[in-house]
Amino acid sequence: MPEPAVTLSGGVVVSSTRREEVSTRIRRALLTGELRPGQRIKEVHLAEALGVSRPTLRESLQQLVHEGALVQVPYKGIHVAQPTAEELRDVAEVRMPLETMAALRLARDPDGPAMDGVREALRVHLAAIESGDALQAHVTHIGLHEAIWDMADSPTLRKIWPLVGSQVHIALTVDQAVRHDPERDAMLHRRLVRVIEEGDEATIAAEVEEHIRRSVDEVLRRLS
Amino acid sequence: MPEPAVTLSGGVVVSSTRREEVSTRIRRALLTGELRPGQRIKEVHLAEALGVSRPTLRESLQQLVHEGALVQVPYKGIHVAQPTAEELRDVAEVRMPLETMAALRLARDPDGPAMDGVREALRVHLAAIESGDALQAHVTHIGLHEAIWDMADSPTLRKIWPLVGSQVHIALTVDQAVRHDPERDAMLHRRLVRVIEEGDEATIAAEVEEHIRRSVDEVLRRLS
DNA sequence: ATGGCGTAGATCGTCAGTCAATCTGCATGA
DNA sequence: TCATGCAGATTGACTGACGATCTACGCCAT
Repeated sequence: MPEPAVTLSGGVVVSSTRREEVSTRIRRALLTGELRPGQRIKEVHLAEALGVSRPTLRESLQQLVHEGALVQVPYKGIHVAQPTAEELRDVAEVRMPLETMAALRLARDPDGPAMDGVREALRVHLAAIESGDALQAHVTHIGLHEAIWDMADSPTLRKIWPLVGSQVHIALTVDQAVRHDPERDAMLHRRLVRVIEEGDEATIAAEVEEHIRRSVDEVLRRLS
Repeated sequence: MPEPAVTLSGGVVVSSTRREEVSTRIRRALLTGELRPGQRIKEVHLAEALGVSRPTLRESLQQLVHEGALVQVPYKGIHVAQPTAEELRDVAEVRMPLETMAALRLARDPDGPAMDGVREALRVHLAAIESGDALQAHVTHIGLHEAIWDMADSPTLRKIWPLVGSQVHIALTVDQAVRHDPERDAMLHRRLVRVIEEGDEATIAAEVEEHIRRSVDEVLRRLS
């Protein structure tokens, strides 16, 4: 009789294995800021908090380490990643061609279920902005970009997303607290989706690149 | 008193943790064909063969599963990945812009240590071809492409490489047995490196894309 | 007083043994 | 013949423990 699943933050997760469940909960904790960049993670502590054994927790952590969300130094411990400005630029550079590819794939069927998924993610994000909940806006912002990668229906892009997404998320976490211009954020993402819908390849590529460049530039400015 | 490290294939691996050691050994076993596409992996068996406990082995497997080299189905088991034609095409599509990016970065300093590394990898590959050892030629072929990704000095590309490289490797494993034209293989890779050295961006992009396209096409033809 | 060094505590890495959950294959009966 | 159910095999997960390694504190020599 498993007791009801309880996350670090109180939500519920369904998954066929505990390991996946734990990974999901930790990812969520990262998203909500319950685990902050640079924060040290102690195995026994976290295992207890999550109600799993250390071996199981370690399998989960292994996965997140591999995604780059966590950093592991043998015998020293695990801490939440804290990318340098250089690393953020690097991620952005790789992200551009891939997110462009995803957008171009989506544009091939602007009325299909894939774009519906993206539009839905946009709608949710706009609603979150509207509500004034900065945390929710952050989560749905990542969610929109994830949807673009996910709905492009490429297994390889799906596997790469966590590597990129975790860094994007951490980068934006810094930004989140001082989130200054929700209107502009809403406008930019509406435009991004509209450009994809319209389907002109060159315009899409330019828009995606510009979107990413602008985003990383803002974060880097705030970091310095 | 740890006894001397013995791989599945008899080599020696140095690493600060057993987990990394085991991951490396399994990767090597995949490269050498000791573990073949589709093959089932039994935990107790493999743990015993590698001389580690099940939890430690499971942490290693977790990592390889995440890289896509292995596939895990809850309660059914783990087997070596066996990508479909569709998946191979998908990997190739993602691989193109990234390997192009890596090549372009290398081209910025054609006389630097990075390109030295690539040239060295090419030299090793050519030697392997010369020697007539098909297995070694396969390993060094992957090694050359890995060098291109690695020497580009992008942490993000380095993190993505295993995801792509494992699929490339598996795809070429199919090919390996019937490796038919070593001369052509040598010529193509010599040319690839030369084009990077010469540094014309458009030519590099075209050459890398052509190289990848040709490679995946050949594999797919042989698959059908 | 200050700086290098060694020891103690904390934490991680790893192991062995055990039990529960789930899948697979075979035998059984309608 | 086909569905059903049981038994063996394998994975998923836990407990408890021990050695390996890092970190911090206190001690000693200068």
